[in-house]
Amino acid sequence: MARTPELSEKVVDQLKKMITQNMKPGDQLPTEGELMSIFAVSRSTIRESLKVLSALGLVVRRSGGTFVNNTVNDCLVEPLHIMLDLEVASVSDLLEMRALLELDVISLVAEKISDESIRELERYVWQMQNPDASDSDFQKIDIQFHRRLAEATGNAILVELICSVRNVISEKQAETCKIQPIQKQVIASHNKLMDALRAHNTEQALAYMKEHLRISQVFYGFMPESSCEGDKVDNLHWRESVKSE
Amino acid sequence: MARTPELSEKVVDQLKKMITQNMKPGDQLPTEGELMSIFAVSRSTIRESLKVLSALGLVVRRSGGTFVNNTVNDCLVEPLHIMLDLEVASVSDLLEMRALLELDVISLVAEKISDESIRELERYVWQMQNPDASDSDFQKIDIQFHRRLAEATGNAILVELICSVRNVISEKQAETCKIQPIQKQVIASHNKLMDALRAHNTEQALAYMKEHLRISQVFYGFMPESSCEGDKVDNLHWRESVKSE
DNA sequence: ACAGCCGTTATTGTCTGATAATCATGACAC
DNA sequence: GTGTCATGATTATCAGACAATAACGGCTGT
Repeated sequence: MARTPELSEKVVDQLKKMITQNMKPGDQLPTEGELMSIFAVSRSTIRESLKVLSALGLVVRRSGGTFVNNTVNDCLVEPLHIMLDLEVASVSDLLEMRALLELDVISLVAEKISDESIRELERYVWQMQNPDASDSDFQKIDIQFHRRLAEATGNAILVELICSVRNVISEKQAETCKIQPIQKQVIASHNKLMDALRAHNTEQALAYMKEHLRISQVFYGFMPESSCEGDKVDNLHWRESVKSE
Repeated sequence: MARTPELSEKVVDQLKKMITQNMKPGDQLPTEGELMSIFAVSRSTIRESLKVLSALGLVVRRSGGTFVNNTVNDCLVEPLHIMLDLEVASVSDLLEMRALLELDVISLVAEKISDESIRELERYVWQMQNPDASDSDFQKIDIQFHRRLAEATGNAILVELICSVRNVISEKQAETCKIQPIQKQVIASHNKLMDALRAHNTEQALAYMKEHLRISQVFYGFMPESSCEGDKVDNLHWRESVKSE
């Protein structure tokens, strides 16, 4: 039943323990040669194990040594890609997910957001209004804006999720991007959102975030004639139904 | 600047393309020997690449061949673990995340959930009431219940997220589990939730899900004297504030 | 004819040893 | 003091071997 655990898997587990218990980010792992004698296995096995840890984002490898990773950046991107590639999930699932998460963020943040956070967000909005900004600049700033907003929740998992989902969406839809037509709408919705945040008005902020999401979905080529499954934002009618009942 | 891409990375990318474009789940990849001649690299390189794809969950390897994976199960568990291990996120982030997601599910599902889905959920509730069920049985059924509920959204990403988050929470808190005292409360909150779902009453369902989450957090040793950051469910007051305004 | 045992074979898992590429370090010249 | 270069350490890749495993097919006994 329980298949014989492979050697390299055992090494992976041991290394995980070693890293998470006795080491801190930036530390250098023992060299492959040292690990060979520590675990009494061949170099191939050590290397395959390190490769796995590297793929998981726990360590970074470079000529000169293997080091404990200190920045988990977009660590959820790969799994999301896999799900799309294996067709267990669709891009519209991603869009729906993004909408849920962004609205969750607003709900968590609107009342308690600090003045510094608001000022930082304002800075991004200003940058976006710079007429010299290229399309990709514009998008980068928008991503930073939403990251910063998510960071205001203080929940690192939520931040990673939002960024990863957003990045995958951007990659998947990169070809169909025409920012110019909607750029002004995006900026306008950001400004309205900022107004609501400054007023700590959760309900209004939710409404403006919904508007923003709707615009983004048009942007990514989904909503209007949408051969797929229609408006993913309007499906979230509950946030109004909860209110209106 | 752009570091030279390693050979094995290139092979990984090629294999990804090959798999996602030309193969379907369950298909067998070329053998290591064939891949050696296809990519004109040594076996070590091939093996390291396959190991990475295996770690990512894209393929499964066993003596006899490498096969395209067909079930992405808990593919987000590893990244979450990494974030916890590297201390960029905390267990309370996880609990908050779970609460957000479960409430999102309710919001998406309550109005439109089908009668079959309700019947399936009822079956799980019955199973939980079986007095012969052990603690681990009880927990397994509870996990299935929440998975089934999430599946009613039709969003595979949401399903995986909820299951992965839940599983990591369970693992992290496995030692402090005493189910007996609260088992009845859990069952009761499930029953109330089912009533609300049968009535397609979103507001009520949200309230009962919140109750259920509060109980679970006690269960996992968080809420009551909570040396950490207090009641993660009550932080979600917005869902009421939206309504009450 | 059919079920179960057994050897063959294809494939992966692991080991060994060697060479090339890369990067950090320190000596050295200016 | 600074830039350059040789040196050493480490990883990246290669080649070839053997062990472990599991699927396949044939054989045998009934």
